[in-house]
Amino acid sequence: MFRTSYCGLLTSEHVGEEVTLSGWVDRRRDHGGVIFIDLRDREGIAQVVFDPDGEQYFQLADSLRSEYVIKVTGTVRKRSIETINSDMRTGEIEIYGTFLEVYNSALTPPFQLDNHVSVGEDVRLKYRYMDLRRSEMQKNLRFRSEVTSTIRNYLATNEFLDIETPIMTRATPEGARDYLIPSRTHPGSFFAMPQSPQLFKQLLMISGFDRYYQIAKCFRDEDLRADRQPEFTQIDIEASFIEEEDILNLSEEMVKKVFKDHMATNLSTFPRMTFECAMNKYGSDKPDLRIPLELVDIKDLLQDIDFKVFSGPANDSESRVSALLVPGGGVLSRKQIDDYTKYVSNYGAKGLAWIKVNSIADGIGGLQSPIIKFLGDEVTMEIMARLKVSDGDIVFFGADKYSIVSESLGALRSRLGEDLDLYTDKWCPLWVTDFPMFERTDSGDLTPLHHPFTSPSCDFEVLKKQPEKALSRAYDLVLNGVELGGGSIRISDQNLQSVVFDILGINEGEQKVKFGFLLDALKQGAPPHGGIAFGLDRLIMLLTGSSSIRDVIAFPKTQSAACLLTDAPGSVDNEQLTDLSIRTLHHKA
RNA sequence: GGACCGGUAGUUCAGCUGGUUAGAAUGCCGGCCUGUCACGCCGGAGGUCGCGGGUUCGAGUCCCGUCCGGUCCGCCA
Repeated sequence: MFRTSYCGLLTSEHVGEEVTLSGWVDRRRDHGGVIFIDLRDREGIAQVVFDPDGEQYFQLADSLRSEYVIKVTGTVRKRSIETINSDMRTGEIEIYGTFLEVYNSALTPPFQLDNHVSVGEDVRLKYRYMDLRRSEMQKNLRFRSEVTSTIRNYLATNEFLDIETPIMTRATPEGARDYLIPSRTHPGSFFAMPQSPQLFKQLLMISGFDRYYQIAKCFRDEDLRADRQPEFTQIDIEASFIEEEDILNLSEEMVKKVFKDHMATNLSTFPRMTFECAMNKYGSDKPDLRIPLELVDIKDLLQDIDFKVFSGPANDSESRVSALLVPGGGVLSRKQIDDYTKYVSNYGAKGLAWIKVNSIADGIGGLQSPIIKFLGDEVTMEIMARLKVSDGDIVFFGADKYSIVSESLGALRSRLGEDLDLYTDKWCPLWVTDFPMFERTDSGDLTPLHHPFTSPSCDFEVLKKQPEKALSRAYDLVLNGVELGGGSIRISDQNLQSVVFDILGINEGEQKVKFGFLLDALKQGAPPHGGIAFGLDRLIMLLTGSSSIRDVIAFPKTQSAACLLTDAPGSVDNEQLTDLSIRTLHHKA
């Protein structure tokens, strides 16, 4: 027998029982006459004691080292009061060892497994199986499993069917870059791995399954971030004969249930905000509402001012001028302001103007700023009045193209929130609605803000004549400034779908080749339908307080999309390439 | 594609303006220790300073290139 109990589950109720435990040596404390072994398994740690009365097992215990895999049999006994360890879940008891077997020795670990030492990402990933032994990673992955289970139960209870969709599918070059799989049986042709099950779930609606969900792996060959991996997991949901309200309610209840069951938190009704409002007030389509700062537009006060004051471009209709009031921000040093100036330059801002409020009662003399002399006293005081400044505040300004001001001040707002710890709440969910259908790229083309299967909320005429003005029936769920999920009511009309493709510059021939199967299907009795998808990794990251989704994924990739553990991607034999009709051979050594 | 930070002992880091034999903590190995729990005490081993080139009498340190890890911008329908 390997075990009668998990180490971490032993309590004073087991006192007097003989137990058998199997696990890893977490730590050995050899006191000469008595040896303590902290034995670790999935559920936690228990202290095993060996003393010389145990004869040969005492000798063996002396030879144990970190991470040896052993079996111990012994009697659970209560610790004397002065030796109780209240920091340990099993700290009231210990096991007096009467038998010891070593299943396997272990090399000295490549790094210490305690949480006291931070270890470099590369070392952790190379020895991921060791990293995963750490209690933090054990906790994260277990938590992920439990949340996933709650979500599956919730969706099953609401009559959603879990249906799998293909991993080997067709390339959809419109969206993210695809990971491709060469076909052996069709030389020169490729499968692609799905960026999401989007089209398949729509087809399932056309097939009449009515309610579908899947916890689906998705693949995108794009550059990585702390919250972006090339393969990631999506909670994918789609339903028929529903509208926005149904999806929003269902999703909101699901997230609330997760918070209730796993975070002991009752979230109240999620606020909603239009895309336009979010951009105007927060400079972001995923605002972090924990931060009580808002952008205030002041362009109307500056009609006669040359925007060079702010290092911005011309004062025209495309431009935006906004102020960000930071209560108590007067404490920021010149160096910190310089840092922020550099920070907003990442987002295209050419400078960062500011005014410190030393004593507003003293009027213009109570202000400190390099830009007042350009603004003029009167305009400056008008701005101060609109912002309702107080002593000790600082105001930052942005003046540039609408997108640059929004993005740079939006990013600055988040950064200040973090740096100055301005958070007013722990959890701030938000629905963002009424997204535009399209946006213009730098090259002047229209591209979908969401995806090309999103239903417009405007009528046909507006869509055709003023596509840039068209809004969509899309929605995003944002939590603490992180985009957690997004979805839409889809286009279920073949003609409308064709029009949207037209607007996107996909001509009839291309439509047929790339999306013919969808257009065909839409002609065969497509129900009104829509759905949503949540980033499971991001959700778990937020709930566990992790700073990267790597910490909630068992075997993640590095920023250059490599696996340091398996050394993937790697080269392959010529024979394999020949099978796939691939002749290019630029092998890395 | 771009910006920035980092790479020195198994691990985490220090190493100033270029100057003797590159240090600390921890881990590891050995010894001692019967109540510790990040045990303690004594001793020891452990280094291609990421790699390549350059400057210099002399480079961990300066310069160029390159690789790797990370954060961000672009990108991610």
